Amino acid sequence: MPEEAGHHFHSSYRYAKMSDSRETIFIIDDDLSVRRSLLLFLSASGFLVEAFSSAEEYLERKPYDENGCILLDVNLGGRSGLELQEELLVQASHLPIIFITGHGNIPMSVQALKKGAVNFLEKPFKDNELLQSVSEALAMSRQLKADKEEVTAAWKLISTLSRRENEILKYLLTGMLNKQIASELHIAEHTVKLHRQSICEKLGVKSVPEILRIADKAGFTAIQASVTDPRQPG
Amino acid sequence: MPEEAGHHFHSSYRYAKMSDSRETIFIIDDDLSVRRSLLLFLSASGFLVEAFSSAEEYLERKPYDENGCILLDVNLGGRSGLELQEELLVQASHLPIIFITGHGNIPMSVQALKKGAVNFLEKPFKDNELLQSVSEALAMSRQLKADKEEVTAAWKLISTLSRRENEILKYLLTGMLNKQIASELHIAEHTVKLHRQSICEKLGVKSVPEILRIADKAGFTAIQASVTDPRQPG
DNA sequence: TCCCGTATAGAACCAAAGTACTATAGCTTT
DNA sequence: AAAGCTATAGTACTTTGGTTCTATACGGGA
Repeated sequence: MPEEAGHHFHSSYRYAKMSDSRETIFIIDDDLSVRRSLLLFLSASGFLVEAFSSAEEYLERKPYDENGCILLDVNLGGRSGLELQEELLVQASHLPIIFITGHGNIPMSVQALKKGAVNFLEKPFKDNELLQSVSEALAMSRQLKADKEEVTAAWKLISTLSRRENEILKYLLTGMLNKQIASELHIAEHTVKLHRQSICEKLGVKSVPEILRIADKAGFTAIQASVTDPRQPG
Repeated sequence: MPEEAGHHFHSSYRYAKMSDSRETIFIIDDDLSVRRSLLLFLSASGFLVEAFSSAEEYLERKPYDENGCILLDVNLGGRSGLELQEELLVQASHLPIIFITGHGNIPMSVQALKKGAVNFLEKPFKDNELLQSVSEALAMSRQLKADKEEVTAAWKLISTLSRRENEILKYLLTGMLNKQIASELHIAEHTVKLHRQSICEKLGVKSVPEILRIADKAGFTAIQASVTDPRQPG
């Protein structure tokens, strides 16, 4: 299936090994000989590799959800490597970037590192330097992905809550009593208990500390009150 | 009091303004003319400034606990700037570092940035570049210090707990019932309640979520059980 | 030696949380 | 129109948590 493998002649390649925990190294460099040698070297080192000749070509690739990292040339036709980095940041990509450059300078490396690059290698670099950075990047990728999945899972749970349950949750996290929450929201204490119960059910837990843990993972912050309450029914 | 101000002729200087929220910029550079011009410029810009001619001289200074940042030359006699950075890292200094160099290279800047430097400026740099970085560094310092103080405060509270209370706390954080904790530790439920009570008193809170928040801030992790319990009294 | 902090425990009581069953009302989806 | 989710509320009961009082026992410090 060369269709999955890549877009252009010689620009993309998928190594045959298909383990379940596959990790791919993406090479983005406009120099064919660089692409080819990196591809050969990293493939020979046992990695899955795909190569692209431009930022745009990489961005057109179908989303990659496994672990991996990116070897990115700073100087590319079209979008530069640094521009691609920013693009990927806003896309919340979990693929760490190792920059590679022939004609880099300090401001470039500073910008790259400040935005989270794993390394900024000058050509020519030693094989070991590359492998070291790749290994670091892959480790980071695993961590990032695991973290992201935790957050996502927590958010999925939280997002099943109804508006009112969400409301109650905020108060629960502060440690307020049912009675207090009830008077705050002008509803019966009993109603709070019911919401509380359905919160526990939806989140699949039984205790307040467990709720807190999920809310924390999801980045759910106990906001202050101030709700427009169209209560006072007729 | 020149004794507080500095160590050597012309190497240190304390600007006169003494606001309560003072923030000092520490200059560490072995070139007297650089020290002098930075000092004059930053003082004129309204900052408190101290200058040192070597890493060692800075390390001998009495500990500085306020906010601030460090302008650090990479090439110093004795310990290099990068070495000082590592030293300060292990000392958990909360002063962000802005590197300054005349003869830097990319690997240096990469190392500096990876270890958390705010910037890596090449001489000559524009005044604005410096001020921009200083402002960023000071903001970071405030954040770091505030975070550190939160953690410290939380830890002080946690450390007032007795061994047994600490034990109980671990279980509380998991959301276990008093009854369950009691049977786990082979003590009466009532005893758990008492410990729980004294935990709340010592931490100055009234609810489990509040306890959780303090424990979280302090980095207190709910560890698994497996306690050597020399129970079964006679 | 006496006092204090720590850890333990029982008895008793009130407050709060959890649960069950019933019930109404608004809104959406089928 | 019927079914389903959401939000609301009442009544009633059980379990858990919080508090007070009393009490024993061990170890350290004044």
